[in-house]
Amino acid sequence: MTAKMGIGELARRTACTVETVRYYEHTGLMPNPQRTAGGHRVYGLDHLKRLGFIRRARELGFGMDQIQSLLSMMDSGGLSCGEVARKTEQHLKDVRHRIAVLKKMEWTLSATLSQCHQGETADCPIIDALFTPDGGDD
Amino acid sequence: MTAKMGIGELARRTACTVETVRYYEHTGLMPNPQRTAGGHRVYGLDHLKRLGFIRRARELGFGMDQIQSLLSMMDSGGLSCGEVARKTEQHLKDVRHRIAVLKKMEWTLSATLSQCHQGETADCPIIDALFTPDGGDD
DNA sequence: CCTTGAACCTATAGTTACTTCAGGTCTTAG
DNA sequence: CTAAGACCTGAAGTAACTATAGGTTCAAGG
Repeated sequence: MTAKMGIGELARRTACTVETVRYYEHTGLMPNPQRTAGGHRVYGLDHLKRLGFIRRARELGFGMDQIQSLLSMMDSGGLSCGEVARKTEQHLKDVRHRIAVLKKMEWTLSATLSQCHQGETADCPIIDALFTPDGGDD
Repeated sequence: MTAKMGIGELARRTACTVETVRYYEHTGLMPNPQRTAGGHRVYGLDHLKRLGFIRRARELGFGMDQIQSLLSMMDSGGLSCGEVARKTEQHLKDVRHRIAVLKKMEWTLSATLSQCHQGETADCPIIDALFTPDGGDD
């Protein structure tokens, strides 16, 4: 059966570590599970789904606070699609901003690299670039 | 004159906070500066240049350990341009990888959003997507 | 029943690159 | 001389985990 499982199996089936599962419990993202007489955690399919949700949201770059608020909405039953969409839109904006910053980095790094003869001299255009304030007219 | 300054001016001229300057000193990126009789830090132009280097490298996404190794090379005088170029290339690869991951996020987020009618129903395609394992044929 | 080894437990510290805080000291202009 | 503002130290907090130490439980085999 796939109904009841320990933390190890849960972790394997969601591709995360047992430490991460315990961490999510600690932070409140995951509920306190049942325990065996000896204190081992016991999980069911609902936990599997919830953890799957968390992992996929994390992969999409949602922060734990954002995930927490999505989960709270779902837990309270008062789930409005519009609200979820607004959070997603905001997150998409963040992601796009991060892409823009990284692209600027990429451009600068590759432009600098292309100027480099990679010799053994001390005259390095990369170092020069890092030592030179941009613009110069501030 | 611009020759001697306190930590506040140094921070202002490198667009970072005084706390960050002290932090860099703590971690060894910045050297221990001279002090006034009362214990206040005193900086010169060399510090200004070094901190400028650090900040620009950070803006390009270099980690503090990478910056540390660039600075050590420079400090020891044995600066080989080829080595700097290799570090930069490696870093550029990291940056490109991060861009690729974020672009995939962006694509998924915007595709999901476009399916959303943003109504007040409980039937939300975003939530559905997050609850559904990808592929399905794992 | 007993042993053994894997899986599990808790609690704490470490990671990155800082920021924030508490509670005091120094400097300088008036 | 005083008061504001810049500065000082050391410790704790942030995000999202990871790692470590040292002990307990579980399940299978003998």
